[in-house]
Amino acid sequence: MDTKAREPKTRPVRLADVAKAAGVSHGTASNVFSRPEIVREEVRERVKAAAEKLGYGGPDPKGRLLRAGKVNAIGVATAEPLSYFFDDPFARVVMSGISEACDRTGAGISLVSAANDEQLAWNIRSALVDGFIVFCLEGGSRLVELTRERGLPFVALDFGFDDETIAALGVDDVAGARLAARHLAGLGHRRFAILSLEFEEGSHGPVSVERTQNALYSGTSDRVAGYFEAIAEAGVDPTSVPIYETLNDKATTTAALEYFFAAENPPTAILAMSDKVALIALEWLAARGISVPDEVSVIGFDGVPEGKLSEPPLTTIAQPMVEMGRRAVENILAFDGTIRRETLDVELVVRGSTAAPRSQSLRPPVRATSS
Amino acid sequence: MDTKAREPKTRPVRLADVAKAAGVSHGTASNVFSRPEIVREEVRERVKAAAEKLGYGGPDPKGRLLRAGKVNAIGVATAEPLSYFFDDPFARVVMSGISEACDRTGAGISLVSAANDEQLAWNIRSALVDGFIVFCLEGGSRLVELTRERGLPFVALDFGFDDETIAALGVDDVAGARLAARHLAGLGHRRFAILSLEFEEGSHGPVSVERTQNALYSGTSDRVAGYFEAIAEAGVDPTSVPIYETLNDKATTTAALEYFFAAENPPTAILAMSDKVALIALEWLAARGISVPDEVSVIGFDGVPEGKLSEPPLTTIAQPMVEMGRRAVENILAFDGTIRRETLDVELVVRGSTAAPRSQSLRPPVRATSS
DNA sequence: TCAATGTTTTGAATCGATCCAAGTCAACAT
DNA sequence: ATGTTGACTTGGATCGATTCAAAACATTGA
Repeated sequence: MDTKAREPKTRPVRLADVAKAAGVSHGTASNVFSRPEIVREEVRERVKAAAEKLGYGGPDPKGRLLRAGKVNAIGVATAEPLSYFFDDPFARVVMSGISEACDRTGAGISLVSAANDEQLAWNIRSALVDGFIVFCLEGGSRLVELTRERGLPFVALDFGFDDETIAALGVDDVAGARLAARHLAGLGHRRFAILSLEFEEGSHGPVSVERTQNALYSGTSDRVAGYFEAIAEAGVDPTSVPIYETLNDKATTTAALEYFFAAENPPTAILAMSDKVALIALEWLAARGISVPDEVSVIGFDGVPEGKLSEPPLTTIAQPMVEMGRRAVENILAFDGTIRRETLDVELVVRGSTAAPRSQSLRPPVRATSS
Repeated sequence: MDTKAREPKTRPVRLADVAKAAGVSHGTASNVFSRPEIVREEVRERVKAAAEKLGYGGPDPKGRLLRAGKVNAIGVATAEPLSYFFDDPFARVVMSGISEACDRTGAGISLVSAANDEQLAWNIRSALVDGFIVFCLEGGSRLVELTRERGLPFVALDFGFDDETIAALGVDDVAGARLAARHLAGLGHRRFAILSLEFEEGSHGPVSVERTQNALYSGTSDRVAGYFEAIAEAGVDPTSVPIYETLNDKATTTAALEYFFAAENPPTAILAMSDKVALIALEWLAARGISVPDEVSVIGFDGVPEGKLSEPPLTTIAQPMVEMGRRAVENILAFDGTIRRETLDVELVVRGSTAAPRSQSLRPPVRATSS
């Protein structure tokens, strides 16, 4: 239980010590470790022996770093707690993509986050990385600002900022939302409800149409716009569609559903802006004995793996999460001073949570109306 | 698409440049950023203004690092690809614990891994961290060796090495396995089969009792020992229990099950050394139409979250994964030169995959035999 | 034997900060 | 006018390596 408790304090064996012990200059000693082939064998062995004897474990990266300038690691930052990276389904899949790209290029990953704001600032400022990938959720703008100050290449993931000077990587939210609503409309639905994400930091509850125009993150506004477009196409007045702002959590989503289903004409189709919210909705509906997709259809947004396992499996708009991670890494490693804003395509994944509304099968089809 | 493409090459604004521009020494400039309170306000403002003008984003951590010596990040290493941290259930839960502890202390996390062996060595050697937590799976001994060479504090997680000079954090495998087998024996089972992990790197197939004695990782041997102990207690000859070495994957586990169930007296109780293997077994049994727990009971080892969701939910020996992660971080941050080897307690979690064997309910109970 | 050539090794400069002992300066007391 | 004190500032040393031009040495050919 107490091995090697020698060496009163630190273990300050430097390359210089080894060099002295071996009777060579530090230049040569350095070469022994980083470019052994240019050192004469005899000398090489002598230095290695000296290193061995002194217990020198190879060049300290701290020193090398300063000289080389490159850390060979990319930072992934978020304002959520660190465990977000391992718990959140969306983050996990994106991280897989990031991992893959880093593995391929031999770069490491540094996770940066913090409990409080001050810590965050410090952590971002002092992270030893060559660039940042920023997960923009709540507090995103502050995080981006902090990151930008570092002056390192970085890309903001997922949520859109309109600022053109920020490199970003996201999906076409308008197109994705349109796809979702069209799918439902195509099945014959006419009574929609929207489970939205935040328009303002921390706010929740029913939302007026006006407020949807400029959300904190443009992605949220864009999704509303996409939904509306397709809803209008289907001949329904978008302003009649109830929208409820959730915090992407259980409590506010439950409140939203209670709000929707307390109405006179409850929706037959629910458009959720995240799979998480959609899955909560599925649970709530099951608990209420409302059958999905027979009585109500639900479509999510994101395409997290959990959606495959739900009962029924969730129809959703899948973001190319792995691809996003991969691209983000590539953008950073290949950064050339150019700000890139890439938009990736989303895909409609039809699973079991959407179907034609029951009314359809009871009454005669009303196809004609839908033009 | 092409903002700020100025500045032909790098952006080498150093603290010294700011100092010069502001007409103060670099010492003072440094103080402005790290201990602003000791600098006269007028000077402070002047320096800040100069920094602003030059586009200096605060002290570069690279420089600070070398001086300070502390990186304020702990490394988590594995020989698996990086995505292991985000995909593997066991790793993910442990990482949650690590995250929590790091969040609390403000430390960052650096993930270290690599596709090939050479890369791994390089990555471990050059990771900028204050210490390592090592996930010892395959190639564990090599990984530990590499890590040890760095001369930084580290703790090996999960799989036991007998080497007392290595700090390790694990569970009492003997006790856990005993608990598992006793549970099954207590339910009345007498025909067991063991789904084992590797005894040697990469080997698989039926295993003789002798070979179980000294596995690559002592944890594997210990689990066999624990199983045997409880099996013997139940009056069954342990040497008659079939053991099949799997690679903790689907192919070899399936082979194992086919082997077990091709026997004349197939087992009624399966002892799996990992939940992963146990879950694969559950699937295989369901596909074969063998009812769990009516015809066969299955018990896992680990306690991954997925076990709760399987059909039926998996009875298992739960390791305190979150606690392991937390402790590992604490051990590293509080490292004082003492090698600690901690053993945490496991817990039997009874869920739906184990029950009394069917023979019990058909024939008269044979309790008397069990002494 | 000398020049030319090729191979190793040396040692100073550098990377970007922090630390600290010594120095400056103004204000106040004697 | 001188001494004391306290508040800032300064500049050199340091952290641990890498790099590179120049020096040292070895080898070869004439």
